[in-house]
Amino acid sequence: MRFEKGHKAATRQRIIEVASERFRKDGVAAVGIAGVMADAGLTHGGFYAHFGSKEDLVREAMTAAFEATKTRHEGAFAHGKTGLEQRIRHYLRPSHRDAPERGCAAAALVAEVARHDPATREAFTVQFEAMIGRIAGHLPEALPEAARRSTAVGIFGTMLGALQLARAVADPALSDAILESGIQAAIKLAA
Amino acid sequence: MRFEKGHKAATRQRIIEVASERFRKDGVAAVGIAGVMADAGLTHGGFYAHFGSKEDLVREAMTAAFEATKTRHEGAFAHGKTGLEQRIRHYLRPSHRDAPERGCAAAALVAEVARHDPATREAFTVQFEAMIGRIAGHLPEALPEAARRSTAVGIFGTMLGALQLARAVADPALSDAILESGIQAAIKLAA
DNA sequence: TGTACATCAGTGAACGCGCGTTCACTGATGTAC
DNA sequence: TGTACATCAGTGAACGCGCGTTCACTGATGTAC
Repeated sequence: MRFEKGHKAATRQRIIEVASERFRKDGVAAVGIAGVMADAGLTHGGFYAHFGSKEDLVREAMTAAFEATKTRHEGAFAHGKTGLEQRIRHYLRPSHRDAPERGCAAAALVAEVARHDPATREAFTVQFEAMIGRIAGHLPEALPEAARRSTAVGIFGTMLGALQLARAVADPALSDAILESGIQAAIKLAA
Repeated sequence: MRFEKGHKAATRQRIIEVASERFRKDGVAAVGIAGVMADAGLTHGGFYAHFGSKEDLVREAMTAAFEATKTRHEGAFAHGKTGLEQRIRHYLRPSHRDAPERGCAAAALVAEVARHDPATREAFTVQFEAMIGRIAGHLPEALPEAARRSTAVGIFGTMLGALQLARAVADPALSDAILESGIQAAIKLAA
Protein backbone atom coordinates (compact mmCIF):
# COMPACT_ATOMS: atom_id res chain seq x y z
CA MET A 1 0.00 0.00 0.00
CA ARG A 2 1.03 3.51 -0.79
CA PHE A 3 0.15 4.98 2.59
CA GLU A 4 1.04 3.73 6.03
CA LYS A 5 -1.68 1.92 7.95
CA GLY A 6 -4.18 4.28 9.56
CA HIS A 7 -3.45 7.02 7.04
CA LYS A 8 -6.98 7.18 5.70
CA ALA A 9 -8.50 7.16 9.19
CA ALA A 10 -6.20 10.02 10.15
CA THR A 11 -7.25 12.03 7.08
CA ARG A 12 -10.89 11.40 7.91
CA GLN A 13 -10.29 12.64 11.44
CA ARG A 14 -8.59 15.74 10.11
CA ILE A 15 -11.58 16.53 7.87
CA ILE A 16 -13.94 16.11 10.82
CA GLU A 17 -11.90 18.41 13.00
CA VAL A 18 -11.67 21.14 10.38
CA ALA A 19 -15.40 20.85 9.69
CA SER A 20 -16.33 20.95 13.36
CA GLU A 21 -14.51 24.28 13.68
CA ARG A 22 -15.83 25.83 10.48
CA PHE A 23 -19.42 24.77 11.11
CA ARG A 24 -19.36 26.29 14.57
CA LYS A 25 -17.73 29.48 13.32
CA ASP A 26 -19.73 30.18 10.14
CA GLY A 27 -22.75 27.89 10.33
CA VAL A 28 -23.38 24.70 8.38
CA ALA A 29 -25.17 26.35 5.47
CA ALA A 30 -22.37 28.84 4.85
CA VAL A 31 -19.56 26.26 4.79
CA GLY A 32 -18.82 24.30 1.62
CA ILE A 33 -17.21 20.89 1.15
CA ALA A 34 -14.46 22.38 -1.02
CA GLY A 35 -13.47 24.84 1.69
CA VAL A 36 -13.34 22.19 4.37
CA MET A 37 -11.22 19.92 2.20
CA ALA A 38 -8.87 22.76 1.29
CA ASP A 39 -8.43 23.56 4.99
CA ALA A 40 -7.60 19.91 5.56
CA GLY A 41 -4.94 20.16 2.83
CA LEU A 42 -6.88 18.13 0.26
CA THR A 43 -8.86 18.63 -2.93
CA HIS A 44 -12.64 18.41 -2.85
CA GLY A 45 -12.97 15.31 -5.05
CA GLY A 46 -11.72 12.99 -2.35
CA PHE A 47 -14.47 13.91 0.07
CA TYR A 48 -16.82 11.10 -0.96
CA ALA A 49 -14.21 8.47 -0.27
CA HIS A 50 -14.65 9.45 3.39
CA PHE A 51 -18.29 10.49 3.75
CA GLY A 52 -21.54 9.63 2.02
CA SER A 53 -22.80 13.20 1.97
CA LYS A 54 -22.38 16.62 3.53
CA GLU A 55 -25.12 15.69 5.99
CA ASP A 56 -23.02 12.75 7.22
CA LEU A 57 -20.13 15.10 7.85
CA VAL A 58 -22.41 17.53 9.68
CA ARG A 59 -23.53 14.77 12.01
CA GLU A 60 -20.02 13.50 12.67
CA ALA A 61 -18.46 16.95 13.03
CA MET A 62 -21.16 18.05 15.47
CA THR A 63 -20.67 14.94 17.57
CA ALA A 64 -16.90 15.42 17.49
CA ALA A 65 -17.32 19.04 18.63
CA PHE A 66 -19.40 17.94 21.60
CA GLU A 67 -16.93 15.21 22.51
CA ALA A 68 -13.94 17.53 22.19
CA THR A 69 -15.33 20.14 24.57
CA LYS A 70 -16.47 17.41 26.95
CA THR A 71 -13.04 15.77 26.97
CA ARG A 72 -11.35 19.13 27.45
CA HIS A 73 -13.40 19.80 30.58
CA GLU A 74 -13.47 16.33 32.03
CA GLY A 75 -12.43 16.36 35.64
CA ALA A 76 -11.70 20.08 35.44
CA PHE A 77 -14.52 20.94 37.80
CA ALA A 78 -15.11 20.02 41.43
CA HIS A 79 -18.22 18.11 42.42
CA GLY A 80 -21.30 19.76 43.85
CA LYS A 81 -22.45 23.35 43.84
CA THR A 82 -19.04 25.01 43.71
CA GLY A 83 -18.12 22.90 40.71
CA LEU A 84 -21.32 23.83 38.94
CA GLU A 85 -20.76 27.50 39.58
CA GLN A 86 -17.25 27.19 38.16
CA ARG A 87 -18.68 25.40 35.16
CA ILE A 88 -21.28 28.13 34.56
CA ARG A 89 -18.70 30.90 34.82
CA HIS A 90 -16.41 29.00 32.48
CA TYR A 91 -19.19 28.58 29.92
CA LEU A 92 -20.21 32.23 30.04
CA ARG A 93 -16.73 33.72 29.96
CA PRO A 94 -15.92 36.30 27.24
CA SER A 95 -13.33 34.10 25.53
CA HIS A 96 -15.95 31.41 24.97
CA ARG A 97 -18.27 34.00 23.43
CA ASP A 98 -15.44 35.20 21.20
CA ALA A 99 -14.25 31.79 19.97
CA PRO A 100 -17.33 29.86 18.83
CA GLU A 101 -15.16 27.66 16.61
CA ARG A 102 -13.70 25.95 19.66
CA GLY A 103 -16.77 26.34 21.85
CA CYS A 104 -20.08 24.72 22.67
CA ALA A 105 -21.52 22.98 19.62
CA ALA A 106 -25.05 23.28 20.98
CA ALA A 107 -24.87 27.07 21.23
CA ALA A 108 -23.40 27.39 17.75
CA LEU A 109 -25.65 24.90 15.97
CA VAL A 110 -29.02 24.43 17.77
CA ALA A 111 -31.04 26.52 15.35
CA GLU A 112 -29.57 24.82 12.31
CA VAL A 113 -29.84 21.33 13.79
CA ALA A 114 -33.59 21.91 14.18
CA ARG A 115 -33.77 22.12 10.37
CA HIS A 116 -31.63 19.07 9.60
CA ASP A 117 -32.11 15.32 9.06
CA PRO A 118 -33.64 13.18 11.80
CA ALA A 119 -30.31 11.36 12.11
CA THR A 120 -28.51 14.63 12.84
CA ARG A 121 -31.17 15.66 15.32
CA GLU A 122 -30.89 12.31 17.06
CA ALA A 123 -27.13 12.68 17.34
CA PHE A 124 -27.74 16.12 18.83
CA THR A 125 -30.26 14.69 21.27
CA VAL A 126 -27.77 12.11 22.53
CA GLN A 127 -25.17 14.79 23.18
CA PHE A 128 -27.74 17.06 24.78
CA GLU A 129 -28.80 14.30 27.16
CA ALA A 130 -25.19 13.70 28.12
CA MET A 131 -24.73 17.40 28.82
CA ILE A 132 -27.84 17.45 31.01
CA GLY A 133 -26.55 14.40 32.87
CA ARG A 134 -23.27 16.16 33.59
CA ILE A 135 -25.00 19.27 34.93
CA ALA A 136 -27.48 17.21 36.93
CA GLY A 137 -24.50 15.45 38.51
CA HIS A 138 -23.63 18.69 40.28
CA LEU A 139 -27.09 19.11 41.81
CA PRO A 140 -27.97 17.90 45.35
CA GLU A 141 -28.41 14.14 45.53
CA ALA A 142 -31.28 14.72 47.90
CA LEU A 143 -33.41 15.89 44.97
CA PRO A 144 -35.34 13.29 42.98
CA GLU A 145 -33.74 12.38 39.65
CA ALA A 146 -36.54 14.03 37.65
CA ALA A 147 -36.20 17.33 39.52
CA ARG A 148 -32.44 17.32 39.02
CA ARG A 149 -32.83 16.68 35.29
CA SER A 150 -35.46 19.39 34.92
CA THR A 151 -33.33 21.92 36.79
CA ALA A 152 -30.31 20.95 34.69
CA VAL A 153 -32.32 21.57 31.49
CA GLY A 154 -33.29 25.02 32.77
CA ILE A 155 -29.68 25.82 33.64
CA PHE A 156 -28.34 24.67 30.29
CA GLY A 157 -31.05 26.57 28.42
CA THR A 158 -30.09 29.70 30.32
CA MET A 159 -26.40 29.26 29.57
CA LEU A 160 -26.96 28.55 25.89
CA GLY A 161 -29.44 31.39 25.47
CA ALA A 162 -27.21 33.93 27.20
CA LEU A 163 -24.15 32.88 25.19
CA GLN A 164 -26.02 33.26 21.92
CA LEU A 165 -27.46 36.64 22.84
CA ALA A 166 -24.03 37.84 23.92
CA ARG A 167 -22.70 36.82 20.51
CA ALA A 168 -25.46 38.49 18.52
CA VAL A 169 -25.63 41.87 20.19
CA ALA A 170 -23.64 44.72 18.65
CA ASP A 171 -22.67 46.60 21.81
CA PRO A 172 -19.66 45.05 23.63
CA ALA A 173 -20.66 46.43 27.05
CA LEU A 174 -24.16 45.03 26.66
CA SER A 175 -22.66 41.72 25.57
CA ASP A 176 -20.57 41.53 28.74
CA ALA A 177 -23.63 42.42 30.80
CA ILE A 178 -25.59 39.59 29.16
CA LEU A 179 -22.88 37.09 30.13
CA GLU A 180 -22.97 38.34 33.71
CA SER A 181 -26.77 38.21 33.86
CA GLY A 182 -26.65 34.68 32.49
CA ILE A 183 -24.18 33.65 35.19
CA GLN A 184 -26.37 35.09 37.94
CA ALA A 185 -29.50 33.47 36.50
CA ALA A 186 -27.89 30.04 36.12
CA ILE A 187 -26.49 30.17 39.64
CA LYS A 188 -29.89 31.12 41.02
CA LEU A 189 -31.44 28.15 39.23
CA ALA A 190 -28.80 25.85 40.70
CA ALA A 191 -29.43 27.03 44.26
CA MET B 1 -49.32 56.34 -13.18
CA ARG B 2 -50.01 52.73 -13.88
CA PHE B 3 -50.53 51.68 -10.27
CA GLU B 4 -52.61 53.30 -7.60
CA LYS B 5 -50.80 55.37 -5.03
CA GLY B 6 -49.16 53.28 -2.33
CA HIS B 7 -48.93 50.25 -4.60
CA LYS B 8 -45.15 50.03 -4.48
CA ALA B 9 -45.09 50.48 -0.71
CA ALA B 10 -47.64 47.68 -0.38
CA THR B 11 -45.52 45.38 -2.55
CA ARG B 12 -42.48 46.19 -0.49
CA GLN B 13 -44.41 45.35 2.67
CA ARG B 14 -45.53 42.05 1.14
CA ILE B 15 -41.92 41.11 0.33
CA ILE B 16 -40.86 41.92 3.88
CA GLU B 17 -43.64 39.83 5.37
CA VAL B 18 -42.90 36.82 3.17
CA ALA B 19 -39.19 37.11 3.95
CA SER B 20 -39.74 37.45 7.67
CA GLU B 21 -41.62 34.14 7.66
CA ARG B 22 -39.21 32.28 5.42
CA PHE B 23 -36.10 33.48 7.23
CA ARG B 24 -37.54 32.36 10.56
CA LYS B 25 -38.62 29.00 9.16
CA ASP B 26 -35.58 28.01 7.09
CA GLY B 27 -32.82 30.36 8.15
CA VAL B 28 -31.41 33.33 6.25
CA ALA B 29 -28.67 31.41 4.47
CA ALA B 30 -31.09 28.80 3.09
CA VAL B 31 -33.60 31.28 1.68
CA GLY B 32 -33.01 32.87 -1.74
CA ILE B 33 -34.25 36.15 -3.19
CA ALA B 34 -35.99 34.37 -6.06
CA GLY B 35 -38.00 32.19 -3.68
CA VAL B 36 -39.09 35.14 -1.55
CA MET B 37 -40.16 37.10 -4.63
CA ALA B 38 -42.06 34.12 -6.04
CA ASP B 39 -43.89 33.71 -2.73
CA ALA B 40 -44.80 37.38 -2.93
CA GLY B 41 -46.21 36.78 -6.43
CA LEU B 42 -43.40 38.55 -8.26
CA THR B 43 -40.34 37.74 -10.36
CA HIS B 44 -36.89 38.06 -8.87
CA GLY B 45 -35.68 40.90 -11.10
CA GLY B 46 -37.83 43.46 -9.36
CA PHE B 47 -36.20 42.89 -6.02
CA TYR B 48 -33.60 45.62 -6.37
CA ALA B 49 -36.23 48.25 -7.03
CA HIS B 50 -37.24 47.69 -3.39
CA PHE B 51 -34.02 46.80 -1.55
CA GLY B 52 -30.36 47.53 -1.99
CA SER B 53 -29.24 44.00 -1.15
CA LYS B 54 -30.29 40.78 0.52
CA GLU B 55 -28.68 42.04 3.71
CA ASP B 56 -31.02 45.07 3.69
CA LEU B 57 -33.99 42.72 3.42
CA VAL B 58 -32.64 40.58 6.25
CA ARG B 59 -32.44 43.60 8.50
CA GLU B 60 -35.90 44.86 7.62
CA ALA B 61 -37.54 41.44 7.74
CA MET B 62 -36.03 40.68 11.13
CA THR B 63 -37.21 44.01 12.53
CA ALA B 64 -40.67 43.43 11.05
CA ALA B 65 -40.81 39.99 12.66
CA PHE B 66 -39.99 41.47 16.06
CA GLU B 67 -42.57 44.23 15.64
CA ALA B 68 -45.25 41.81 14.46
CA THR B 69 -44.95 39.52 17.47
CA LYS B 70 -44.75 42.52 19.78
CA THR B 71 -47.91 44.08 18.30
CA ARG B 72 -49.72 40.76 18.44
CA HIS B 73 -49.05 40.51 22.19
CA GLU B 74 -49.46 44.13 23.16
CA GLY B 75 -51.82 44.49 26.07
CA ALA B 76 -52.50 40.76 26.01
CA PHE B 77 -50.82 40.22 29.34
CA ALA B 78 -51.64 41.58 32.77
CA HIS B 79 -49.12 43.66 34.66
CA GLY B 80 -46.89 42.24 37.37
CA LYS B 81 -45.88 38.70 38.22
CA THR B 82 -49.03 36.95 36.96
CA GLY B 83 -48.68 38.68 33.60
CA LEU B 84 -45.05 37.64 33.33
CA GLU B 85 -45.91 34.06 34.14
CA GLN B 86 -48.58 34.14 31.42
CA ARG B 87 -46.06 35.59 29.03
CA ILE B 88 -43.51 32.89 29.81
CA ARG B 89 -46.04 30.08 29.36
CA HIS B 90 -47.21 31.65 26.12
CA TYR B 91 -43.66 31.84 24.81
CA LEU B 92 -42.82 28.25 25.72
CA ARG B 93 -46.04 26.67 24.49
CA PRO B 94 -45.80 23.79 21.98
CA SER B 95 -47.48 25.72 19.16
CA HIS B 96 -44.77 28.39 19.34
CA ARG B 97 -42.12 25.69 19.13
CA ASP B 98 -43.90 24.18 16.12
CA ALA B 99 -44.43 27.39 14.15
CA PRO B 100 -41.12 29.28 14.07
CA GLU B 101 -42.23 31.16 10.94
CA ARG B 102 -44.70 33.16 12.98
CA GLY B 103 -42.74 33.08 16.23
CA CYS B 104 -39.94 34.86 18.07
CA ALA B 105 -37.40 36.29 15.63
CA ALA B 106 -34.67 36.22 18.26
CA ALA B 107 -35.03 32.48 18.86
CA ALA B 108 -35.04 31.73 15.14
CA LEU B 109 -32.23 34.05 14.09
CA VAL B 110 -29.81 34.78 16.99
CA ALA B 111 -27.07 32.47 15.79
CA GLU B 112 -27.21 33.80 12.24
CA VAL B 113 -27.44 37.43 13.32
CA ALA B 114 -24.15 36.98 15.18
CA ARG B 115 -22.52 36.35 11.77
CA HIS B 116 -24.14 39.24 9.90
CA ASP B 117 -23.40 42.92 9.17
CA PRO B 118 -22.98 45.40 12.03
CA ALA B 119 -26.14 47.18 10.82
CA THR B 120 -28.14 43.96 11.16
CA ARG B 121 -26.66 43.28 14.59
CA GLU B 122 -27.51 46.80 15.68
CA ALA B 123 -31.12 46.36 14.54
CA PHE B 124 -31.20 43.13 16.53
CA THR B 125 -29.77 44.90 19.56
CA VAL B 126 -32.50 47.55 19.47
CA GLN B 127 -35.22 44.91 19.37
CA PHE B 128 -33.51 42.89 22.08
CA GLU B 129 -33.38 45.93 24.36
CA ALA B 130 -37.08 46.56 23.77
CA MET B 131 -37.85 42.95 24.65
CA ILE B 132 -35.83 43.23 27.86
CA GLY B 133 -37.65 46.44 28.73
CA ARG B 134 -41.01 44.71 28.33
CA ILE B 135 -39.98 41.80 30.57
CA ALA B 136 -38.42 44.14 33.14
CA GLY B 137 -41.74 46.00 33.22
CA HIS B 138 -43.30 42.96 34.86
CA LEU B 139 -40.73 42.81 37.64
CA PRO B 140 -41.25 44.41 41.07
CA GLU B 141 -40.80 48.19 40.98
CA ALA B 142 -39.11 47.95 44.34
CA LEU B 143 -36.04 46.50 42.62
CA PRO B 144 -33.43 48.90 41.24
CA GLU B 145 -33.59 49.37 37.48
CA ALA B 146 -30.27 47.59 36.93
CA ALA B 147 -31.40 44.52 38.88
CA ARG B 148 -34.65 44.38 36.94
CA ARG B 149 -32.85 44.58 33.64
CA SER B 150 -30.34 41.92 34.63
CA THR B 151 -33.08 39.58 35.78
CA ALA B 152 -35.03 40.23 32.58
CA VAL B 153 -31.98 39.29 30.51
CA GLY B 154 -31.65 36.03 32.45
CA ILE B 155 -35.32 35.26 31.95
CA PHE B 156 -35.25 36.00 28.24
CA GLY B 157 -32.08 33.94 27.77
CA THR B 158 -33.76 31.04 29.50
CA MET B 159 -36.87 31.30 27.34
CA LEU B 160 -34.92 31.62 24.12
CA GLY B 161 -32.53 28.78 25.01
CA ALA B 162 -35.32 26.41 26.02
CA LEU B 163 -37.35 27.14 22.88
CA GLN B 164 -34.38 26.44 20.65
CA LEU B 165 -33.46 23.23 22.43
CA ALA B 166 -37.09 22.07 22.24
CA ARG B 167 -36.98 22.66 18.48
CA ALA B 168 -33.70 20.85 17.92
CA VAL B 169 -34.26 17.69 19.90
CA ALA B 170 -35.57 14.61 18.04
CA ASP B 171 -37.72 13.09 20.79
CA PRO B 172 -41.16 14.78 21.11
CA ALA B 173 -41.59 13.82 24.77
CA LEU B 174 -38.18 15.24 25.61
CA SER B 175 -39.06 18.37 23.67
CA ASP B 176 -42.22 18.87 25.73
CA ALA B 177 -40.20 18.31 28.90
CA ILE B 178 -37.70 20.97 27.85
CA LEU B 179 -40.51 23.51 27.40
CA GLU B 180 -41.83 22.67 30.84
CA SER B 181 -38.39 22.90 32.44
CA GLY B 182 -37.89 26.25 30.73
CA ILE B 183 -41.17 27.54 32.13
CA GLN B 184 -40.24 26.47 35.64
CA ALA B 185 -36.78 27.98 35.36
CA ALA B 186 -38.02 31.31 34.00
CA ILE B 187 -40.68 31.54 36.69
CA LYS B 188 -38.10 30.84 39.37
CA LEU B 189 -35.90 33.62 38.01
CA ALA B 190 -38.85 36.01 38.07
CA ALA B 191 -39.67 35.25 41.70
C1' DT C 1 17.12 -9.56 -7.34
C1' DG C 2 14.27 -7.60 -10.93
C1' DT C 3 10.00 -6.92 -13.31
C1' DA C 4 4.82 -6.83 -13.88
C1' DC C 5 0.78 -6.02 -11.79
C1' DA C 6 -2.90 -4.81 -8.18
C1' DT C 7 -4.13 -1.55 -4.76
C1' DC C 8 -6.36 2.69 -3.43
C1' DA C 9 -5.98 7.60 -1.29
C1' DG C 10 -6.15 11.47 -3.49
C1' DT C 11 -6.75 14.55 -8.00
C1' DG C 12 -9.18 17.67 -10.87
C1' DA C 13 -12.48 18.27 -14.64
C1' DA C 14 -17.21 18.12 -15.22
C1' DC C 15 -22.43 17.59 -14.03
C1' DG C 16 -26.71 20.46 -13.21
C1' DC C 17 -28.25 23.78 -10.22
C1' DG C 18 -29.35 27.93 -7.55
C1' DC C 19 -27.28 31.90 -5.74
C1' DG C 20 -27.10 37.46 -5.59
C1' DT C 21 -27.07 40.96 -8.73
C1' DT C 22 -27.61 43.76 -13.22
C1' DC C 23 -30.04 45.56 -16.97
C1' DA C 24 -32.56 46.35 -21.31
C1' DC C 25 -37.10 45.95 -21.90
C1' DT C 26 -42.56 45.88 -21.40
C1' DG C 27 -46.94 47.78 -21.09
C1' DA C 28 -50.68 49.99 -18.65
C1' DT C 29 -51.50 54.24 -17.06
C1' DG C 30 -51.49 59.61 -16.39
C1' DT C 31 -50.37 63.92 -18.56
C1' DA C 32 -49.61 67.37 -22.35
C1' DC C 33 -51.19 69.34 -26.37
C1' DT D 1 -62.05 64.47 -27.80
C1' DG D 2 -57.98 62.28 -29.75
C1' DT D 3 -53.12 61.44 -30.13
C1' DA D 4 -48.13 61.46 -28.60
C1' DC D 5 -45.28 60.97 -24.98
C1' DA D 6 -43.40 60.25 -20.07
C1' DT D 7 -43.64 57.42 -16.14
C1' DC D 8 -42.19 53.43 -13.58
C1' DA D 9 -43.46 48.78 -11.22
C1' DG D 10 -42.53 44.69 -12.73
C1' DT D 11 -40.32 41.14 -16.28
C1' DG D 12 -37.02 37.79 -17.66
C1' DA D 13 -32.55 36.85 -19.76
C1' DA D 14 -27.97 37.03 -18.49
C1' DC D 15 -23.57 37.82 -15.49
C1' DG D 16 -20.01 35.16 -12.76
C1' DC D 17 -19.78 32.24 -9.04
C1' DG D 18 -19.90 28.46 -5.70
C1' DC D 19 -22.60 24.67 -4.38
C1' DG D 20 -22.93 19.15 -3.67
C1' DT D 21 -21.83 15.33 -6.18
C1' DT D 22 -19.71 12.06 -9.78
C1' DC D 23 -16.08 9.88 -12.09
C1' DA D 24 -12.09 8.64 -15.02
C1' DC D 25 -7.68 9.06 -13.86
C1' DT D 26 -2.83 9.30 -11.31
C1' DG D 27 1.02 7.53 -9.14
C1' DA D 28 3.50 5.67 -5.19
C1' DT D 29 3.52 1.66 -2.93
C1' DG D 30 3.17 -3.58 -1.67
C1' DT D 31 2.86 -8.13 -3.60
C1' DA D 32 3.53 -12.01 -6.92
C1' DC D 33 6.48 -14.40 -9.74
